[in-house]
Amino acid sequence: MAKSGAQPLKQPLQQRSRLTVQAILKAAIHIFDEFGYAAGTTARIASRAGVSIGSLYQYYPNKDAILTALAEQHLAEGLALSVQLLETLRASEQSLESTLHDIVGHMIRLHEHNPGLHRLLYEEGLLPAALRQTAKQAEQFLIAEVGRCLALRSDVRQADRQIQAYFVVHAIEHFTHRLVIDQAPAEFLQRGKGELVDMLLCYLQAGTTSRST
Amino acid sequence: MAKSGAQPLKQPLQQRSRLTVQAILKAAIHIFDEFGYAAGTTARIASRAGVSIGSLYQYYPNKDAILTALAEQHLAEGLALSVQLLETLRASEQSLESTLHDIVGHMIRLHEHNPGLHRLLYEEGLLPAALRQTAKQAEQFLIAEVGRCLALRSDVRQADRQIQAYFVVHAIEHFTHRLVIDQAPAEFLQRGKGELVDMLLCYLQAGTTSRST
DNA sequence: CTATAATATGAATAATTGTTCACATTGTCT
DNA sequence: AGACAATGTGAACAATTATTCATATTATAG
Repeated sequence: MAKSGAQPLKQPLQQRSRLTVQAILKAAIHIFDEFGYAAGTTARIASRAGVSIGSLYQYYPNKDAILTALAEQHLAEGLALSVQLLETLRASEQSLESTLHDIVGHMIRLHEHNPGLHRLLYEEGLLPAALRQTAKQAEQFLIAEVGRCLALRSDVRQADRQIQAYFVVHAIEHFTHRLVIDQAPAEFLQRGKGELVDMLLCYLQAGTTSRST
Repeated sequence: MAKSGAQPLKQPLQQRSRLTVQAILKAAIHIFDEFGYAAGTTARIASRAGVSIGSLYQYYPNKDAILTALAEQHLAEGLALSVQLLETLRASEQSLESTLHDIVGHMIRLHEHNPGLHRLLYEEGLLPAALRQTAKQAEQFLIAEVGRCLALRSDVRQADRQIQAYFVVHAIEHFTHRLVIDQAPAEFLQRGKGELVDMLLCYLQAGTTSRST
């Protein structure tokens, strides 16, 4: 893994080729989502996209580059969403509970399409080191920001902001993924959503408990 | 993926061959841990085990079977540990806090060796469907039992036991993995351990919060 | 000690799949 | 229309790696 060239080799200039690239990416999403990375062959992707295998290699130097492109796309979306959600967390107008509800709702919406692909991107060690590092930096930035937001709110208990934010971010990330991946009935998903909010509320608002080491 | 035959083809009868099988499994643990599944080739495994590739195929019909054997082994260990820990949760002699500390500590210990392999087993979709189902059943059993234990304890707030146990089990599973995988400095791991316990305590003991849907 | 079964070997084979490239088609510009 | 560039094609190629099997070695039994 982790070869190189994340960007399309040849820049598509005409409308025709732009459609081809789009079709390839869209097909790749579905193929990787359904078959995973190893079994999601370039032949299958090209076939589903309705283009020849040669066309695929005209725009992506290798299979990795396709996954990388998808990862970059998802990372950008995630980051944009995070920035937006940070705003709602920073502003203390809404109650913490309803803010958390919003956040959890948005995160679930982000992942409920193509959960298989997202599992790939997050969990399997497939991304090139550079991108993994970028993602990690983005996460650290997010955690730091969340920590700052929490510090500002009067309805959040005093605590070590760094670790508090680490737990909040990871709990949201994990359980939203989990609830989507588990493919539980919609009713369970609803309850799980509420329970996640409750858990976070407890964690953020409860009086500080003892700490033995 | 998900071919068949999880068990060694030929039963090793002599001491010699039993050692060979052991060596293969032990090598496979390290190789998969270090290289992942795709790059963890049978040749590498055999080489590290100090046996020929032919010997490997004498006891395992294919590569999948080796991973499956490791997964079964880990599943059994995990189940045994879970049963043991359920006892400490059921008995109300210890405080909830110190019980959770024990549980978290044991879970971390279970995963701190070969975290790469465990990530494979849990996260990548590599296991045959049958084994995945077994694992899921084991998890559901565990959740049900945890729910029962929580219901018995007077120091745990009233709630929907099913979903409460779901969150507890997954939170423990996820964060212990996370803390190990993130390879954070030992000091962060220590703090994270304590924080996880605190979070669970908040969640299990806080007065019921509102529930909007 | 010999015969027979168990085990070990690793070069050869089979299968899969990523990738290339010589050629065909389509678009654009004058 | 003609010319040149952009794009599309897919059979052929290359590389990797799982798997087999004929043969050699080692253990056990009679």
